[in-house]
Amino acid sequence: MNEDRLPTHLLDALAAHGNTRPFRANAILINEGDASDSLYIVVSGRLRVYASSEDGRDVVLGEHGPGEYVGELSLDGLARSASVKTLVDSTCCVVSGAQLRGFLAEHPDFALHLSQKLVRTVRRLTEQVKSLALQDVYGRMVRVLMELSDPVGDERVVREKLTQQDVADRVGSSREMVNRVMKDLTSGGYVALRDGRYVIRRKLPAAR
Amino acid sequence: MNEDRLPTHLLDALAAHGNTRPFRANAILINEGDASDSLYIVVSGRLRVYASSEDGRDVVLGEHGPGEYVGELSLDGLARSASVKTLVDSTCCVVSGAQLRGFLAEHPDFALHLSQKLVRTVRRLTEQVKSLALQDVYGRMVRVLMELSDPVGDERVVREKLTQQDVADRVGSSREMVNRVMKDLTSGGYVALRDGRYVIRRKLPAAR
DNA sequence: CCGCGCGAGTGACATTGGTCACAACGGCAG
DNA sequence: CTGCCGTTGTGACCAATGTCACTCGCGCGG
Repeated sequence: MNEDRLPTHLLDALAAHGNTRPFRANAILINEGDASDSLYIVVSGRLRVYASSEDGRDVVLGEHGPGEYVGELSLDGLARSASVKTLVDSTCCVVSGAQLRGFLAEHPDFALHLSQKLVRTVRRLTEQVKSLALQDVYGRMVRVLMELSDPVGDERVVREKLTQQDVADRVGSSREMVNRVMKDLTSGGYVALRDGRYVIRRKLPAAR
Repeated sequence: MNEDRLPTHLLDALAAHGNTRPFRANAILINEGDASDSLYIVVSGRLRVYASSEDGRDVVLGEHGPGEYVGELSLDGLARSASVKTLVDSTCCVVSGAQLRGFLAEHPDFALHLSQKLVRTVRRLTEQVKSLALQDVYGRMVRVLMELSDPVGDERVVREKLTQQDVADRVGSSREMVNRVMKDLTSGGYVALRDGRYVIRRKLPAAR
């Protein structure tokens, strides 16, 4: 179901080339601008990919769980385009750039998986750009809620527990603004908070 | 210098699989949401990749000239994530999805070129998301002006002739706003308009 | 049980940026 | 030359969003 997850045989083979070790929650694995070139495979835990502005605001570009990997852009040798940190205690397998290139040469099916992952990433980022450039905060929040939720019965349940700040960082807005929109959505009966998770109870209106 | 350009040998080989034909200016080659799967190689002319909102506003995601190609995301079989149109009379070689897959299987070096192009696209989109989410219109305009210009002497010259509306569509803002910021930049001596092209005369301040 | 700290809720207010309505230019076709 | 038309320049006004400053509630560690 999650296509970004590496199939087991590739995961095992690639993991054999790197070394697996634990990281504590909120550890920074990759820093935007750095010249490092390791790939990180998530064995357990969860990673957040994000970018920061000088004044400390963040945008979340994606999150990844077990079986997925991050850091593949370093293949072109340029600086890191985003930062990555652990959200919870995690263990990752770290594969150096050199090891990665070697592995890639020997495993054409990994190359295939990689380019498919890149295609999905391009699609996702394109949606994010579209959303940021063309929609208001309300529209962007609707998009994020849909993207992060799965259908359960005739409702949709958001996969993760999200704080309003988390949502704000995803839609490029402020926590207060998220709060106001969320209030509209809950008082309108569209969204409810069920044991920490947001639940979408009926089709969200395209605009307020 | 332009890495998205296909090396001649690949270009010729791939073009042999498709059929080359002319398009008039403003012809729409790809429509966001469609299920088409052709790849378009630019032989001459210029293409713009963009996304639209229901109410007719656009964001520009990229532009491509001779030797470059667009439409490669269709490889995953999903709907088009963006639209593409010609900016001027152009001729393109159209390669069907089936032909593309065939070619890809036989030319591992094309697969390599393709995934490098995808990596660059991800980097560019990441920058665009970062900019849209974290900077104001002024900051985004500075970024776009830098991205679209090349150093010439101790100045930088913007490659294309841009209307203010073009800039607005790139930074996700309005024409009037672009006009106001541009006025600041020119009256501050930072930017000048030299025979239709913008010229950056000294380092643009990070913020207004 | 108490206190702390984080997340959520809210109102007042400041700013940014979008919209509208024109005027002024400049080039090009007739 | 004369009109159009697309682009630019601008001011007025307004809506959306950010910022600030608190309050409230809850859960957890001590």
